[in-house]
Amino acid sequence: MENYQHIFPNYSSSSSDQLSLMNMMNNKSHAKEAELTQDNKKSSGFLGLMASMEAPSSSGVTDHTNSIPYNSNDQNEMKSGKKNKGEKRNKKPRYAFQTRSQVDILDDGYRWRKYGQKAVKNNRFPRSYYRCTHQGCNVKKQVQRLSKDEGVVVTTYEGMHSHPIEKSTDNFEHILTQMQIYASF
DNA sequence: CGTATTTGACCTGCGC
DNA sequence: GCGCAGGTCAAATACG
Repeated sequence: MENYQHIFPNYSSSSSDQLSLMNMMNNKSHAKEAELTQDNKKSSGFLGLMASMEAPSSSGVTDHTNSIPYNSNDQNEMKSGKKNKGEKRNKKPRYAFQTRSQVDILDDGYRWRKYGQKAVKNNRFPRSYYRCTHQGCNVKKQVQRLSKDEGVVVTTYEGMHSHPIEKSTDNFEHILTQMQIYASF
């Protein structure tokens, strides 16, 4: 299962991808796809991006400055205690990418450890749960394939990395940087 | 042998 | 209250 590799490399040839990402955030389902897919073979091509960040129900002065919006100590607690009972916590910002890809594993340069897989309703394909293996980094992501058309993979990121990227996967790093910028709105 | 993945069990929120 | 669906844990297993 390692026949994935150049998913993003050829995608990076469009020098204005960061701009495209911005546009997608404001108005997805734009013509960006054409611009990106014109030079892709079948590997990749962004279809859309949706960011859902809800402010925690506390005061308006939330913590979406630049740091990790949801943190980190609940994870430890469930180790010692049990699971964190009834913690809905606040809603963490999540960012969903829709990518046209034949493989589920979209290597964004970080190292992920898979910690779960569940079948989702109305979807023939399972959803995979990954967590960033970096110490202290609680970023999660889940990868899901649409049953509507199996060529589309939805990758949902949760949280932000507070450490440098491990691999230099072209400039997808820049996109993530853009995500962080927009996350601090 | 250390690290990553698999997979069933378990937990929680939500709708009925 | 019950059942379902989604999310996570952790032991077993696979893999380098």
